[in-house]
Amino acid sequence: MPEAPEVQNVLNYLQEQLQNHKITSVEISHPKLSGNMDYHEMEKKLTNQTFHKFFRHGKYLVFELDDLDWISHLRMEGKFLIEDKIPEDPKINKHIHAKFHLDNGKWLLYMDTRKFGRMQVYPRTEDYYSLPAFDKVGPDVLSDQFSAKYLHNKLKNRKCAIKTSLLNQSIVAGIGNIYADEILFDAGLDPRSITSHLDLEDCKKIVDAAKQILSESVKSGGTTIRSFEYGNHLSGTYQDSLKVHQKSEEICSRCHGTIEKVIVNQRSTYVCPACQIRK
DNA sequence: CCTTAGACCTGGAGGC
DNA sequence: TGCCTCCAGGTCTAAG
Repeated sequence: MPEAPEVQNVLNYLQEQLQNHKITSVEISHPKLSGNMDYHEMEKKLTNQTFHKFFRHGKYLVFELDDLDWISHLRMEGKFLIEDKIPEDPKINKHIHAKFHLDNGKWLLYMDTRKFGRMQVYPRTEDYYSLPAFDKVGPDVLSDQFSAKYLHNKLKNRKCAIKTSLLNQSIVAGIGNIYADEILFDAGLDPRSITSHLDLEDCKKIVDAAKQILSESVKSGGTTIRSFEYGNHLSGTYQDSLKVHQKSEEICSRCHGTIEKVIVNQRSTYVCPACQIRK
């Protein structure tokens, strides 16, 4: 489901609800949910652990517990809900794959229609970025490490489309299909441009656009499309600020050209060919 | 090392 | 109503 801004809003909500609360029991019902150990072992490890700190890295959530780091990736449709009671509606219930009972009597529920999401648990470390889960994950899009110089260096030898590079989490972590289109529109670059053709100036435009758009979206509560919500009725309004994504055949807000839908990297991609330069 | 096609899953929307 | 195809905020992998 979510990209960095939506994950950040999920994190903020969970921190507010869970900080200093203890997990009293755990039941995982989808064996594949636990990525780095048997799911019964993960149930055992998380039981009686208390939530202390909350971090986001790219699209990953990191929960620092007593002596564990718990990493969660929501992929396409993962959601955390906090409820007084477990929902009885079978249409909802069948997609709940983990239940965490809390010391305040509430339930933290993990729901995921498509079952793509994964969780990992590691012994706690002071530098969570050194965890194996982040071996192939680059700097966060909103961190100072993600600079024009850094990006240009990463891009100079690649010949795939620039959009494919922005979706590559080992280059920069946190950008997904919606914001990649919006960032490239703002930077005035066609998503199909050959990555290595971009110069340092282009990279500066991309980095500036990425930081500006994503931080604006964090403030707006993220993007909520196709009636997705990402928590307990958690939704954002950044969809009202989108300039190209899902706007094929509409008039470009910058040049009055027509926005087109094309396929890049097997993903739907929206572009104004009139004002986004193809390099 | 880089790139790309296919796999992993389910449900909603639209065509017939 | 039923069946079919396509589509979806993501990432692994296998193979070239």
